Amino acid sequence: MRERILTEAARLFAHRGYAGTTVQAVADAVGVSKPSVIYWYPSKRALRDAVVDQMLLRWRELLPRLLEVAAEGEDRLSAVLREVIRFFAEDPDRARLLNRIAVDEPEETRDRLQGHLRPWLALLAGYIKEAQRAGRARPELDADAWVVEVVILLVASFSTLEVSSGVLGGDPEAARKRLTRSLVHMVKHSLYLDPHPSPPPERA
Amino acid sequence: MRERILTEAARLFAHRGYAGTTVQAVADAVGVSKPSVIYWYPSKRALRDAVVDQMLLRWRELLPRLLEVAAEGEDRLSAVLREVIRFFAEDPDRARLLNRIAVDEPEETRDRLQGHLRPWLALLAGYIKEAQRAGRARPELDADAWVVEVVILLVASFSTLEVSSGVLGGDPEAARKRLTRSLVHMVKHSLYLDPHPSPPPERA
DNA sequence: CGGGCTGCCTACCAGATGGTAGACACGTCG
DNA sequence: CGACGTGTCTACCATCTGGTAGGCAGCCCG
Repeated sequence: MRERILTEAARLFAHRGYAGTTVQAVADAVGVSKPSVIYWYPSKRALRDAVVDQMLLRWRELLPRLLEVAAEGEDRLSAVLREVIRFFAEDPDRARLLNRIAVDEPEETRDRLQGHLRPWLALLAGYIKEAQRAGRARPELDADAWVVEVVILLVASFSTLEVSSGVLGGDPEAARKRLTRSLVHMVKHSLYLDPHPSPPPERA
Repeated sequence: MRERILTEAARLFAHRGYAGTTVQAVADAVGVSKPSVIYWYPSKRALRDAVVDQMLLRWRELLPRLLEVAAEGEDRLSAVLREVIRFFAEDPDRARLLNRIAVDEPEETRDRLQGHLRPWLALLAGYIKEAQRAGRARPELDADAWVVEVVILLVASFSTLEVSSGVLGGDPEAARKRLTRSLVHMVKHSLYLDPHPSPPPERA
């Protein structure tokens, strides 16, 4: 029950925001009465915190896999990027939630993300600097700032998928693919020097 | 008075969202009573619509200048990018508002943005395709999808400036500059082929 | 002067909101 | 069986919400 409430609350908070979601709405979504929700989570705020915690927990669960893929091949950054894209694509509500807490409560988000993201930013930035020394990555790149911008792009892309694919037009599924491909394109080509053009040319 | 209400409402909606902002809060911010707000804007929803309209109007005002800078030099896209960045940097609440309406009301936003953005996306995509034919832009680039991703990146970057500059650490003002520079870096290097590296190399 | 319009106010309202109290059903265990 | 803990419910509450009614000051214009 706790879990079902958490799931529905996550969906609602992601789509309508914290202030835009009533406890009653969560209860209805679960098919239960309002006091039952409050029985499991003593307040709306506590429920929100649990939702955010769960999302960050899912993120933490991803980290070992990231370390794994980062350890293997030559193209560490691409592998990491693929996994992170999978993380958000698998459930875009994660991106929506992140986007929402970032704009709703910037200070809390800043502090929490520093804890959750800092080591990872440092690690990735390290890879980048290494690639820069090896002459594979663009030398003038500000590694730390670039990683932050990439995270922003990822979160924002997936949290506005409906809108952007709609604006792009055509079949929504196809539009999503084009957008994701462009996202990857932006990330890779802003990071690597040209000698490594792996993606096959496609009609624009 | 109408204007003062609109200004404060824009600020509050941008920072706390529509559902998270009460009419009373707007009234307090202006230093006036709640019914006075409702006198000028018959409902909260009407106020929101006016705020959004005003933001899109500001955007429309920017367009002639964009056409102007796009008409002149060789590097049209960079000039346009610079102006759009200025637009959001000058008042990040515009980006915040855009971000919010995109996640709060995706369908409305999709429709409105199609009206407001479509011609511009087409124009920019046209420039890009031209640059692709001239061999300056990456040939495999999906011009339309790329432009959409760039818009997403711009809006998201400026709507989460506090968080991202905080995560990056150091002097906030300096962090902002680094982020903006990285943003420009991402856009340019994902668009243009390398033979045209105009920006001076900087330490990363 | 005096009527009316404008723009702001206080007082108020119905409904929704987060949250509480307490009853009740049900399974468990002595 | 009967006490008890658990989890859900209905009924309720104080507060807040968007919005309305109506009064009133000031200004314009005859």
